[in-house]
Amino acid sequence: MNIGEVAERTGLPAKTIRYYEDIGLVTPAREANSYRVFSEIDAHKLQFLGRARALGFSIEDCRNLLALWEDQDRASADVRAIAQEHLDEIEAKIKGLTEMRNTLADLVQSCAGDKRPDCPILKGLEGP
Amino acid sequence: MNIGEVAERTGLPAKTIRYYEDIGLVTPAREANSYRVFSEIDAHKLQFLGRARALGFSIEDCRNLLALWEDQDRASADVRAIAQEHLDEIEAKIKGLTEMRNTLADLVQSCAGDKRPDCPILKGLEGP
DNA sequence: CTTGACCTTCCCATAACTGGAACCCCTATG
DNA sequence: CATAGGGGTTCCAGTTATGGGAAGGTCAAG
Repeated sequence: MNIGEVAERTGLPAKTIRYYEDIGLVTPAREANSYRVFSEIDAHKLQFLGRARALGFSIEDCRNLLALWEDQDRASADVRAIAQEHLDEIEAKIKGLTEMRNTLADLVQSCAGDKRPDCPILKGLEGP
Repeated sequence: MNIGEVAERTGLPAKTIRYYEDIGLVTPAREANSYRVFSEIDAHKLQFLGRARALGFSIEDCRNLLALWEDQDRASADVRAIAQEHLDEIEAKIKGLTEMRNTLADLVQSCAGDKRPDCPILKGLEGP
């Protein structure tokens, strides 16, 4: 199938798929007219990539996961290590964002939000 | 004061401060030897920027907040609107990350993590 | 005088795309 | 048959907010 069809099937933009080819994540065949031809396997790989990216795995993580996915002899522990590491990163991000949110929510709460120039948010941003 | 001192005082890397000058967030004076000279006001602005960035405000948000900070006649509502919008963004991010974490935690949990090639994480990534 | 710590500008690189220009290919229609 | 449209192709540049490093000027101390 051509790039448009695989884009629709996987939900990935064509641009992104070309980019994934550029960096070697997929290697579709070519027709005589230089159009890319995607096999079912290519489409499946792209599906996999889309899901993994949606779960926040980096491209490099995806490359590793894809290699493991294609390796019939992989150990599930290898996959789990990548996923666990990523899980830890996500939890750290959530923690940081939650702190941010709390600080910011305090500032917003303390602000009257009226026409007066006095603003506790700006004061809060000046420093502790 | 020179860039090194202001960097130490604000906790921002000198590189970042030069970048902030580049994009017009601060405009330090220059000495005859072309060294930047930062006033107390410049240092205070950078402090403000550092805090706002640490709370995840984008550079453009910072630019707006800085303008409001310098405007004696601003209405606190203007500031609050920016902060509230950013707060909403942060909460959306937290929500998305939390969903990610839950999905991923399920996958990790279901994986034996041993030497067998059978891996539910990869299966989960293939699609629903 | 030299050493070392500063400072300067300039250019390149990151992650993961996205947009746009300029151009080729194929088919359907007036 | 010309053309309009909707594919496709490559390549180049831009995005965010810096970080790295080269090549070189400046300054205070020993």
